[in-house]
Amino acid sequence: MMREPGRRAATVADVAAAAGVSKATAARALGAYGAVSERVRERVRGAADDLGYRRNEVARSMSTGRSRTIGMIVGDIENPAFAQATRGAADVADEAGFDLILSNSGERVDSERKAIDVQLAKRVDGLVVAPASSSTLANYAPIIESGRPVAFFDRLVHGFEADAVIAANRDGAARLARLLLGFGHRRIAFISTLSELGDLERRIVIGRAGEIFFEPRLESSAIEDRVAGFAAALRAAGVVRPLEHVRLDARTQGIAYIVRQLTRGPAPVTAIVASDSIVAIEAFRALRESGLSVPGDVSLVGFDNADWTAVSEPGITVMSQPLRELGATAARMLIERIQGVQRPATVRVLPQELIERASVGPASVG
Amino acid sequence: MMREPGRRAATVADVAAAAGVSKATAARALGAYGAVSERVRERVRGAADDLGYRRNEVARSMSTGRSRTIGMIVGDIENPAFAQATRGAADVADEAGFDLILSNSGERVDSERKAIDVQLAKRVDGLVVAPASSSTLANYAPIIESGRPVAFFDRLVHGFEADAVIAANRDGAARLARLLLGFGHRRIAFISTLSELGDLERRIVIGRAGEIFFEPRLESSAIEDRVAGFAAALRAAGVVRPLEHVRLDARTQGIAYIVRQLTRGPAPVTAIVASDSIVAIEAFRALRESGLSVPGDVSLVGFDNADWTAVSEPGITVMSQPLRELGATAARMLIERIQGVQRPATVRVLPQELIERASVGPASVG
DNA sequence: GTGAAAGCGCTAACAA
DNA sequence: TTGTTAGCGCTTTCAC
Repeated sequence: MMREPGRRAATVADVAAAAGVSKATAARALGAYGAVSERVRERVRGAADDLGYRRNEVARSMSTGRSRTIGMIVGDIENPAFAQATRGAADVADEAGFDLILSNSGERVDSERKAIDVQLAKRVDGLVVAPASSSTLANYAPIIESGRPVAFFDRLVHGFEADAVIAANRDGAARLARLLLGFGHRRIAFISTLSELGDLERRIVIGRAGEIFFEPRLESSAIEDRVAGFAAALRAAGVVRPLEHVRLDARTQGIAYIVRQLTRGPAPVTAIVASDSIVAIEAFRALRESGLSVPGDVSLVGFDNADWTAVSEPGITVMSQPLRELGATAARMLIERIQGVQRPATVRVLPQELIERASVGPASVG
Repeated sequence: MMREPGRRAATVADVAAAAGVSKATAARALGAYGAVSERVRERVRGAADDLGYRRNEVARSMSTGRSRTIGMIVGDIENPAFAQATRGAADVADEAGFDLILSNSGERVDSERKAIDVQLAKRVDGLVVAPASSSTLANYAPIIESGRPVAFFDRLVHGFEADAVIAANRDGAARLARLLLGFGHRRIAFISTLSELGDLERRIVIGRAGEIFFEPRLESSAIEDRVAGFAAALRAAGVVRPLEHVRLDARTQGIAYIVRQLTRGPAPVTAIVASDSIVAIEAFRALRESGLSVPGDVSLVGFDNADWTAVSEPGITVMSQPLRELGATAARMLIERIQGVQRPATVRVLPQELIERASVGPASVG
C-alpha cells in the first residue's frame, strides 16, 4: 500500500487499532511468537498490509536486547581476499537471518578499536574480526565485557580465549619453501607488508621439537606462521640464516624498492615468496621493470589464488587460501555462540592448496 | 574499566546516580548536546569511565529516529568493482560519522527487495544502491514511502526521481568501439552477463539526433548505455547491423561457449568488447584455450581496470571506471540529503579513462 | 487466547 | 545550567 512520504509510519498500535485488538495481540500476530488464534492472526495481518506496516527493528532490538546483526571488521574490503571472506560470512549470515555491518580497520589498531566500539554501541549480537594485531588483546576486551561473542578469522590473537578460524599457514609456507628448495634455490626472500620490522634473528626461538617461533610474537599471527614455516623449511634444508632475506612491513620502503635491493648485489636472491597477492603483483611488476625474467632469473610464488595469477605470463604458482570458507566458518561459529551453544573456545585450521603454475624454475647460477 | 561479562551494562541512569546528577544532565554531558557546566561535565565523564559506560546506539536511534547508519546494496561484494565502490562509500561514510550496513543483491530483483526491506526495518538513514534492475521501480518505492533518501550508483532507474551517479558509459563504449574500428575491425562482439536477451534489433530506436536507444529499456542502464554507444559508433562507421554480435545475459550459455561460437564459422568476429572485468578474464581464457592469439587473431578490450589486465600477456586495453568515486559520490550525495540539503534530484556523470595496452591489433583478414 | 501495563535506554520539551 | 517528565515502538510478564 502506498503511503505518502512524510506521513508517520504505521506502528503495532495502529495495526492493533485497525484490527480491533490489543497492542499485545497484534504484536504477537505480527512477530510470530506467543499464541494467537488463526482468525485474529489473519485479521491483524490484513490490517498490517492495508496500513503498509513494517516492523521497526530498532524498537525490537531495544526491547529484546538483540539486533539480529553481526559486525564484521576486516583489514581492507578492497583487498579481494577480504572481499571473498566477507562474501562467505555474508552468505552464512543471510542464511541464518542475520545482517552484516561491515567496517574497515585499515589494519590499524586504533581504527579497529574505534570500529569495535561503534559496533558494540550498535548492539551487534557478535563480531567477526580479522585482528589488526595478534598481540593487542586490549582491543578485544570490550567485546568480552559486553557479554557478546567474537570469532576471529585469518589471524589469531595470542593468549585470547576465543573462537577462531585460520588457514594452515605454517604448513603452506613450508610447502612453498620446499618447492623452491627442490628447484635448487637457497637464497629465498619472503616479503610481507604486515607485521613490524625488527631484529627477527634475535627473536627466533627453537622449540624442543625443533620448531621455530618468535618471542615476542609478530604483529600478525598469519605472517608469523608463514615466516616460521618458511624458516623451518629452509633450516631443515641446511640454510644457515633462513631469516636473512625476510622483509616485513614492506610498505614503508616500498615493495619495488625491496625487490630491487634483494635482486642486486653480489648474492641476490633467486626466488621470492610473496605473502599475499598484492605483494605478489607488485613484486611481479618490479621484477619485470628491472628486466628480470620470471622464472628465468627469479622464481616467484605467493599466497592467495588471485585471478590475475592465472592469466599473467607466466602464471604464478600460489598457495591458495580458503578465503570464503574462512569467512563462512567464522560466521558460523559466531552464530552458534549467539544462539547459545556452549563449548570451549575452538581454533579451526583450514588447509591450503598448492596451485602450481609456471613461475618457478631452477635457481639461476650465481 | 573491566566489567564482568554478564553484569548489566551501565546506563545513563547509572552514570547519573554515580555522578549525583539527573539523568538528563548526564545524558547531555555524555551526548555533547544541550548545555552543561564544565565541572558537571567532568564529573559525569569520570563516573562514566569508572562504570565503563558505553552509549547504547539502539536506544539513541529509538528516540531520535535516526541511526547514523547508511545502507548499501551492491550486486556482489566479491566483484572487485563493487569492492572498490564500497570502499569509496565506506570512507566517506566514516568521515561523516556514519556506519555502513552492506548487503548483496546477487543482481536479483527479489533479493534486492528483501535487502531493502531489511535495511529499512533497521531504520537506516538512507540507502546507496546499485539497482539490480533499471526498470523495476517497485523495489524502490518503499524507500520513498519511508521518507528516507536514496542515491543510486553505477546504474540509473528509469523514470525514478532520485540522486544518482554513473560513469559515462555511452561515451566510453563508443571510444572503445572507435578504437577497434580504427584498427580495421568491422565484426565486433559485445558481451555482458547482465540484462536480458531478446530481440535487440527490433527494440532499437533512433532518435532525431541520430542517437541510439532501446525501447523498452534494458535491465541495466549501464549495459544499455554501453550497447548504445557501441552500436552508435559502429553505425556511424557504416556497419550495417551493429547489434549482430551483441550477446547479453551471457552467464546462461557461458562466456566460453559464446566466445567459441563468435570466433568460429564463416564470418567470425575479429574483436571483442567485454562489458566488465569478469567477462574479460573469462573471454581471455576462452580465447587462449581455443588457441586464438590476442591480439593476433582477436583483439580484446574491456571495461574496468582490474589489476590482472596490467599483468596478463598481452596487457588488456580497458576503459577504466571511476569505481571508488562512484561509491564515494553516491555516499556524499546521500549524506547531504540526510543532513537536510534541499535540491532537485541530480544525476552526476563521471568520466571514464582509456588505458591502452597491448590487446588491440589490426583486424585479421577473413 | 487475549489484554493491561511495565520497561528497554535514550532524547527532548518544558519547567524551574 | 539543571531537573522532571513523557515518550519512541516494541516485547514481555502477569492477569483474566
